[in-house]
Amino acid sequence: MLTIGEFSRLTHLSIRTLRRYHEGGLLEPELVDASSGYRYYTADQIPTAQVIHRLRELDVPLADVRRILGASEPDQRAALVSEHLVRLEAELDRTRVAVSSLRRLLAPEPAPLQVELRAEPEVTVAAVEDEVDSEDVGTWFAGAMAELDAALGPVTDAGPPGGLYDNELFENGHGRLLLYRPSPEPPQRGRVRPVRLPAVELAVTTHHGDHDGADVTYGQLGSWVVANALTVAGPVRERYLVGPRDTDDSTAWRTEIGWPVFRVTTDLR
Amino acid sequence: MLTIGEFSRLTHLSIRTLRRYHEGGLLEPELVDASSGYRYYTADQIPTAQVIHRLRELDVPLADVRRILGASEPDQRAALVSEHLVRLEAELDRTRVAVSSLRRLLAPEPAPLQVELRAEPEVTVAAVEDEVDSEDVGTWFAGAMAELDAALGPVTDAGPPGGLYDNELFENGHGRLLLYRPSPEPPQRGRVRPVRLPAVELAVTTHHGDHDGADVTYGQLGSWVVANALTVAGPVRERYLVGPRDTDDSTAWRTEIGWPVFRVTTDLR
DNA sequence: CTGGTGTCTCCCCCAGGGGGAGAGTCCAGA
DNA sequence: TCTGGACTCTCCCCCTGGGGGAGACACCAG
Repeated sequence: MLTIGEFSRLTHLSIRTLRRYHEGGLLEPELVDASSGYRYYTADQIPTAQVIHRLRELDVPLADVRRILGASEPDQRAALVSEHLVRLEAELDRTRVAVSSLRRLLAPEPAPLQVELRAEPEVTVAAVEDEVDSEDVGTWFAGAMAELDAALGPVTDAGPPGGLYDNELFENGHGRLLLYRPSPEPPQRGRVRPVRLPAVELAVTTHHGDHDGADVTYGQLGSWVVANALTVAGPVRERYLVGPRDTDDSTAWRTEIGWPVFRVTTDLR
Repeated sequence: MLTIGEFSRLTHLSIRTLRRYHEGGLLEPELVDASSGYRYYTADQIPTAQVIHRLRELDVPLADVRRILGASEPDQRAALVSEHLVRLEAELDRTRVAVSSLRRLLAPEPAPLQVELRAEPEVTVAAVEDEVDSEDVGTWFAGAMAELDAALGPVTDAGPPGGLYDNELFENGHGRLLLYRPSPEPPQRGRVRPVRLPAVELAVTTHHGDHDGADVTYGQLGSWVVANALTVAGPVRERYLVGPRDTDDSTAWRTEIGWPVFRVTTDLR
């Protein structure tokens, strides 16, 4: 007869674990002294303990270990073990996905388009803001831009105009839209008013050409961000570097598209 | 201001989980009503909640999520994320090993030697048993066999003789050794006595030739068993199918070697 | 004002252990 | 036979990241 300590040293299972296996009906001591409660094992139980140890090393749940030990037919045992194998392989796939996802987060894949991560500071601008249906965007845009120009004057070197597009605009076809022009001291005139744009981290790419083709660039940027960065809710930002106000040649137009992200890596190639 | 229920629907995080994140200091509500205890969130907190959600999907521990959110520099964040990546890859390796180990358990690799899994029933035999030093095995064996033959007569069709070798014999050079011959009614004479051999599951292979070369076969069988089955403590068994008693041609000798295992698969090719 | 729905805190549950307290037991040496 | 040290017992709390449910308030529209 072996005490629990001796049995523990022989099987490399901790005393605590042996007690738990006893409670769980996995490995009953050969004898339990009724008065002292001391557990006594026999050398015959070492093999069973070893089998349990091996199965636990393979992460087989205790309940399954119990059933495997209880199964009399090798076929039943094989079935239980292969059940566990299936679970383990599913787990393996899940972890593999997480690993590659993390890896892309740290070293994003080269995009088919040039993407840059940029920290946009808080800034106060002259802006027009409205709740708009997506089919009305074109006309609303022209009107808002005209009002901005009227309020600020046509020429400025404070920077190009820009816009903020609520996600609902794309999802529900209806949402908030904000058009702005940078201005050191934004006036309040008509619908134009000073607005503080919050600081934000953006994944930025530049769309070339007419704005009608922008949805393709949007799709590319969007799928890149979902795969390679931590997306964050918030309005998409556009900045009109070169537009119809600058030249009639639509192939020369340049629109920056900025997608809000949570920044993990410092920079992108 | 959003109630916890609204915020839960917006972020796809359960109310319970949001409360836990609050307790854990991961995501503090913008306002907690002092009298009612109600938590109130703002839309600004949705991005943070989304980042937490993504990181948790990637199994980043809550403590790390907290540190990632707290880190101001992208570099620090990247360091924390890559720490997690390392852990996950280690986990991946571990699981991979477990999977292939289980797979071998279910479909053992073809062995360089022929291995068969066999259930040996309990049997009572005529046996001589002793504690022996390994260098004395040869002489002890000859004497014991002579005594068995004297007790049972030289001819029998009850089956070939066999032996049980305690593991300590190989490990410490000293251990119990048992030599037997099957017998329907085992006599008691001199050192010969009836012994009940317990039932056991064995991985069995056959060694060809002189017993001096058996250690190689032992090694092969042993490593096969460790890799492809669940080893179990217990004496190794030999059975002398063809031996010096049958023929002088040592190349014709056949010794079965049986290694105790816990049986998972039904059979081996 | 009232009822339904939302939210609060508190406790228990899962797996598979680990840490530690306080009390009782075993056994060898004096 | 006693004593002291090593061993073992049970019981409770802790970790991971949630989920279930009870009972008591809070909120808001009719």
